[in-house]
Amino acid sequence: MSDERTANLLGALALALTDRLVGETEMRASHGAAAPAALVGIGVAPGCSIDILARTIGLTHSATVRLVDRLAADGLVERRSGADGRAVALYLTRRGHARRRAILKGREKVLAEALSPLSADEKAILTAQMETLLGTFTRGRQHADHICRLCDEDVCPQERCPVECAVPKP
Amino acid sequence: MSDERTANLLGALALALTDRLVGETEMRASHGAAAPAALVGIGVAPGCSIDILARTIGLTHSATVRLVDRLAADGLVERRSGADGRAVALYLTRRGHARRRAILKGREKVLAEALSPLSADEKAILTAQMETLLGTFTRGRQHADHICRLCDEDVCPQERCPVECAVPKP
DNA sequence: CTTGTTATATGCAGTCTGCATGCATATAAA
DNA sequence: TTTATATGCATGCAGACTGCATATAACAAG
Repeated sequence: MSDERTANLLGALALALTDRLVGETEMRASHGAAAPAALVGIGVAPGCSIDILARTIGLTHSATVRLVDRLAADGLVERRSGADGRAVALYLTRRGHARRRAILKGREKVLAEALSPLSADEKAILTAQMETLLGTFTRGRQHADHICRLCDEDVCPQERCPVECAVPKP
Repeated sequence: MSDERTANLLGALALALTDRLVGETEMRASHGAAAPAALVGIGVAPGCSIDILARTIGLTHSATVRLVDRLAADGLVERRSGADGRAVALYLTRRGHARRRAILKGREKVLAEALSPLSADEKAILTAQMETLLGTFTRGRQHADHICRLCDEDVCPQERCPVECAVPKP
């Protein structure tokens, strides 16, 4: 019973926070909620293919093609030819990089504000608990990338990321 | 710096959790992410108007009219005439109630699973922290309803809800 | 009764998405 | 080398959901 209330609060918190994050990031990229994830993702893995990007942002291949079309039209993303003659290599333009930084900064602002009522000690406790929760979440390589699709990798390096570390190594 | 990593983890957790919650609830109602919120909301406030519902689920009035059209076509929601000759009074049908319970149950399952790696003591600590965070989130009456749009009110009564309690009383 | 407000409903257009398909390139087998 | 299969990108098409502008009906006030 008490557990159910805890669950309820977690659900409300996740929803409220995501509402704000989506609003904040979508505002800076337009073209839907997947657009900011695409800009962040291409920034993390420059030269990636549309296929890889599609799996990270959670769209179908064709939807990702259209999204890249729009981002390219906005001058944020560039298609270059990759090593493989089929695959496209995606890169951020200068403006794309700036937009990506703005997205991450906006996200960080929302999250920092949400955490502001906690003391440093409380934040440390919360961090440990979140690491525990996230550690059991990951279903695999692609799922991990999907979960972290809006993360700032500079702040949370892969080797310490509970989501990444939960992926079974081959 | 450590704070930023905490923020990053919170963002990833909120995103991952919301992905699952949206998937779980949307699956049981179709017609988009707002549909489950509508069913839950009408269940909490039977006889409410489309206008009230629109504010709770976060759509425009017209979008809510269409959504109610679709839910009514599915036999989940009923339009009745209210005290005011203009306003419509919305009610769940028998099937609507069942669907609502299924949505809440699915949501609870996802959240309970997410919380399962924590001990009872840890859950108590997390609960207190979430109460603190949610208490500073609310921007007003409508915003509170919006945050709690998928909550199970039976489990988390209004008088103990940190979101509701943060609303300034008139 | 006239005017203004509130609430619902609808025409229209726009955005984003997925499915099915076409086309080019790469890889493996014969 | 030729043939068959797989991979990756792109596009036609249709569908779902949304918002804006607007129309209609009901209430409220003078």
